[in-house]
Amino acid sequence: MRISELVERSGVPLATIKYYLREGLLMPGEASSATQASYGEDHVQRLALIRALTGVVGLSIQKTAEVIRLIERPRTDLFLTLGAAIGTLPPYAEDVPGENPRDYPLARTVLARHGQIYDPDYPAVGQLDRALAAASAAGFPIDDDRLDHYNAHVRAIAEYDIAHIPDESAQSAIEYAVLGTALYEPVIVALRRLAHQDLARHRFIADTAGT
Amino acid sequence: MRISELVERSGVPLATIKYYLREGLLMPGEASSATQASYGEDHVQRLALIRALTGVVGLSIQKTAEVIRLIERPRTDLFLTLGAAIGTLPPYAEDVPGENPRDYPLARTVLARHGQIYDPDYPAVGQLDRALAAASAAGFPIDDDRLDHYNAHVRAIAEYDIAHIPDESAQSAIEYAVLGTALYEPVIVALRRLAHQDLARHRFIADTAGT
DNA sequence: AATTATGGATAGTATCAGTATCTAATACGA
DNA sequence: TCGTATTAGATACTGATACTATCCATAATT
Repeated sequence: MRISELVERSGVPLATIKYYLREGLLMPGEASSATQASYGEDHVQRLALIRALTGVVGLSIQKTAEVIRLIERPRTDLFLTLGAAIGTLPPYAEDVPGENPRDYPLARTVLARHGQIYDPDYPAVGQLDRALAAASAAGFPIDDDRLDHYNAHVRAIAEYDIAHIPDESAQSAIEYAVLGTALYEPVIVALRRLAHQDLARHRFIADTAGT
Repeated sequence: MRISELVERSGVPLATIKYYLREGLLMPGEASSATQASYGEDHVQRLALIRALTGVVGLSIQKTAEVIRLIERPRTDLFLTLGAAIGTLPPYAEDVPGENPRDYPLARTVLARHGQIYDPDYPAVGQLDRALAAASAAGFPIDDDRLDHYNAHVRAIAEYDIAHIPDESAQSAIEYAVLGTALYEPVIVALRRLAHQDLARHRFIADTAGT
């Protein structure tokens, strides 16, 4: 299809598609002349992915480009690729210069409790540490009991995720692992918010009825 | 304490504190003269909250101001306040003008399956719908089985949250509900990412050993 | 032949989250 | 009490980000 059709199909403005092409998020179409190139379904889907990653997941264009690069040219194995992908997701570490031998005491304690290995090179370790520290500093520390509950259920979710990694090809496994981690997060978060509202509604109604 | 001490204690630059004051995120100190005001522990904690909400949760200054307004002057009840708070959290709805009678078919189906009521006025309903639509469009649709698994565990987490709402005062209940929803999300997400890496590591090692 | 569409390059814009500067008033130490 | 430092409050400036618009030369379409 021509680019005008790609604009229609994807709903993304022409100027923005050109911008994504410049930034390397979208692969070029197959050029048939100096002023014509043809695009396919893969371009439509890539644009949907870009919009999902920037819009719903909230990644910047730069981070989105990193994720796309990872699924196009993955690391040697799924584990490393997944680690690199997680490193692109917020909340980001702000590398304080001169404070390199970073340690994440809050995360370390939690991981020890749950029998998971502690490796400060996992990006998610720093992310967990920062999330715990922020909640504490804001006056809402998370105690061990709550963390145990959270982790038990989150682990069950993660086990489902990992158990359903497709095994047709390494490529599709990596895409699923990387994008499933990122794209399903907003779903999980939305489900929790909905459950909160549902439960709060019941409690509110009970309170009202009791008054 | 004077503002210079607040700068030290909080780690937030002076110019930034003044900015937060201007934007109404931070309450003014108690003025003792035209050029002096005194600040307390509540100011230190408020700054930590602002940094947590903007930095770790990823809210904009505007949205952070909305959340703070909600816990300072809540709606009539917890349920409404919680709903309003959830409305400030990403991913945001982009109000397409002239398309007001919004409906969220994906979310409606899911909620029906799980026996929760469908009300398009819950912000999280639109958020769920958008998250599901984005995953689908990007080529990673979520089937019912997965949603059932996710929802079962997420609901267990939410039940724990709601069961632990403090009942000393309506004020503290509202603060806990609003900020617990927002501040604990990054923790849950980080735990899932860690579990993914942990499980992928095992699987990778198994693969390597088997080869 | 005239109009329209495209690729590629470049420049411009809006928003956001601070940062910096300035002034007048005040605090505080010597 | 003099002189330096600090502060509140107002206003202006900055850098990054994510587009958006314009231009041109070429080529496709009618």
